[in-house]
Amino acid sequence: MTPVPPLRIVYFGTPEFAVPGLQTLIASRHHVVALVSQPDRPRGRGQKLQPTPTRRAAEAAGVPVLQPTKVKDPAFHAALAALAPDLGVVAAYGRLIPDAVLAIPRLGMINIHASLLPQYRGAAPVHRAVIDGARDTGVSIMRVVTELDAGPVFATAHRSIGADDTTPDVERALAALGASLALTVVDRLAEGAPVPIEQNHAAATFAPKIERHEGTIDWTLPAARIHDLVRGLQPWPLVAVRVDGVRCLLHRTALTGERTTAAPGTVTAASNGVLAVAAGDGAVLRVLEIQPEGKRVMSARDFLAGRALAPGARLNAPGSPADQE
RNA sequence: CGCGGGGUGGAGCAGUCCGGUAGCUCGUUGGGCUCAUAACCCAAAGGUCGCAGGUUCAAAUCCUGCCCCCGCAA
Repeated sequence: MTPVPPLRIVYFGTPEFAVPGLQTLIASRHHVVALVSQPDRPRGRGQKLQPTPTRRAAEAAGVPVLQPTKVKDPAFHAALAALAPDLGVVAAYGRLIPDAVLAIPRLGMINIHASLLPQYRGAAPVHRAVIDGARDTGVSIMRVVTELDAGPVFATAHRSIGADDTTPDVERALAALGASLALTVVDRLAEGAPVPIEQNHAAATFAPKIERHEGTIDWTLPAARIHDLVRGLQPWPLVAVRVDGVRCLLHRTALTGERTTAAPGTVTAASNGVLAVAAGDGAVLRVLEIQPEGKRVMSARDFLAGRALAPGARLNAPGSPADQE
């Protein structure tokens, strides 16, 4: 029998989500000839320059790394072409890939996308799915075409979203799922020419990137919506609230069966480790983990110790008129 | 040198400006009460006050340097 030759792959990806796919392909019989990542960016406090997660993984495996400032740079295209890649694999690269680059690999490029296309095309599919309270999501492996996330699909895999799952929880699971699914698609591409299925474009929905202001809390929303926001806006920007004038980030909340007639944003319990707040629909939302500005994440119990917070207190959105300086 | 907050028994905080016995809310341990309890009462243990140096009769507190954590901004 004639062994199917391994493919020369260039991998486009930047954040943590792209790491499992990269590592899976590196460990496979195929050859990852280069990683293309966004440039290192200053991250965290003090603006320290940090290597991107994929770059770290690539270097650990001895895979060359390209970090073009401009994806349209002809010098970058030349460098890519010189690698004579058979296939490009994209996972959360962070930039639209121009046609000139798509044309370089012999077999074109495929993408690992964290949703069940055509739903949630775009930058923040997992965040949007969790914020929307979706119960089911998945990953899609599709061909990269000019239009964003609109290429025909080779394969999908489902993953449920638990009632308390956060975006990073789901993202981790999907990254792992997507990695193995991508490998099977790569193998099929190596063996022949699998026929992908065209998306139903009329049913497409979009998942725009998350913006900071989305973390501003609105206590008049139903408790379930706030809970979904707290789960979804992780690990950034998180839902923020002002307690006694101190900006605090809500890291984990829980829905309760309790009802209250208190006005939205009113503390209904603040003792024995229980911090509960009235939401807009009369349901009570419990705060399990909270982080005051300048402090670590702490449990509601710890938060309440050493702080005079009693039922009846009102929690405001940061910068709300009630407590602006 | 981007802006800002912080490091005090196991946890969360006060005390620092105006040096002079280390305090609060919890937790832990023992005892009590109770049909019972995460409730209540009594008692106890537990701290190099981030590190190093300096000033002082005396430093958690003032001065200098360093380490670490966090929010914002990117």
